[in-house]
Amino acid sequence: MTATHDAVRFTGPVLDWYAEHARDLPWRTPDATPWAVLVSEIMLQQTPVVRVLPVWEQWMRRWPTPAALAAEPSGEAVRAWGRLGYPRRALRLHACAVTLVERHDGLVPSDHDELLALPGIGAYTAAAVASFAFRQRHAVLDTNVRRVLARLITGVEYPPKSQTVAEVAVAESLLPTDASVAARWAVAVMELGALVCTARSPRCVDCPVISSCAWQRAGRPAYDGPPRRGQTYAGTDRQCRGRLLAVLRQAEGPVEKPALDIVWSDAVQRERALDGLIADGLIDPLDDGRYALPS
DNA sequence: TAGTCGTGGAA
DNA sequence: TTTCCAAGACT
Repeated sequence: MTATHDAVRFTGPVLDWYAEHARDLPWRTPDATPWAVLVSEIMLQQTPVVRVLPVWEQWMRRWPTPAALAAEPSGEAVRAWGRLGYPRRALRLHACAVTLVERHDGLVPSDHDELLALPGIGAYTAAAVASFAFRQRHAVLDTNVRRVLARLITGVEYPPKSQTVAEVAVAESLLPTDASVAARWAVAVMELGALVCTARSPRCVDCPVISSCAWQRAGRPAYDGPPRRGQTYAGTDRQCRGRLLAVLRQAEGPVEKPALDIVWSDAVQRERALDGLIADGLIDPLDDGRYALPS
């Protein structure tokens, strides 16, 4: 079975499926700017679409260009981030806007390597922006695509814990030759993973490539590897950080220390978390002893 | 490279 | 109720 043969079996049906079932997301409209696409990709990292939508709408209305965001304090970005989670992304997105203004004439570059060099943009997001915003030919490997390919090609329920060179090779072997078609394939196979080939209970009955699926052919064997996660959240530094930063987000201006102390009882852990937030640049300790979002 | 970093909804 | 996990990046 050659890669080329796989490609023609998978890409056609998935592209047809996407044409009919794609969600109507605002960052996919023809008039979506590269900046709009970039903002969406940062927000969507580890975050469900439904939660991103309202924040993205507000964000783009307020900061329609990198220059608009770069002109404001980073704390405003952190505040507007709301409860999306992983607020360091807001900081990096602001830093990204500053870099775009200072070194890219306020524009999102189309070059993959230049994208990769920007704050908050890693392998996935660089490929995604180059593909979705500039219609280039890149292997766009996110958690959805990795899962789809694991099932379709490898015949296992879930991909490895961390991305392998083999996965990249498979993804690249499936890329259509034409850049515009490849870009459409990238978003289509991702959408298939998000809507049909889901992690929990895949809707194989609705799958356009079920007849070519190695996992299906093998009888849909259950994942037998080591536990893929073990992140208890309650009582962690992460939860503590979230509580502390929420106080600052909701406050009009700087807050006194007791306002922070009240949201977490363990003083040792609370101070450690606060120090971490300050080190990350998410909170500014003021000279008068109060705390504020960064300026 | 393994750990860290939020949040909330669905199973 | 607990567990899982949702378009990762960074160190």
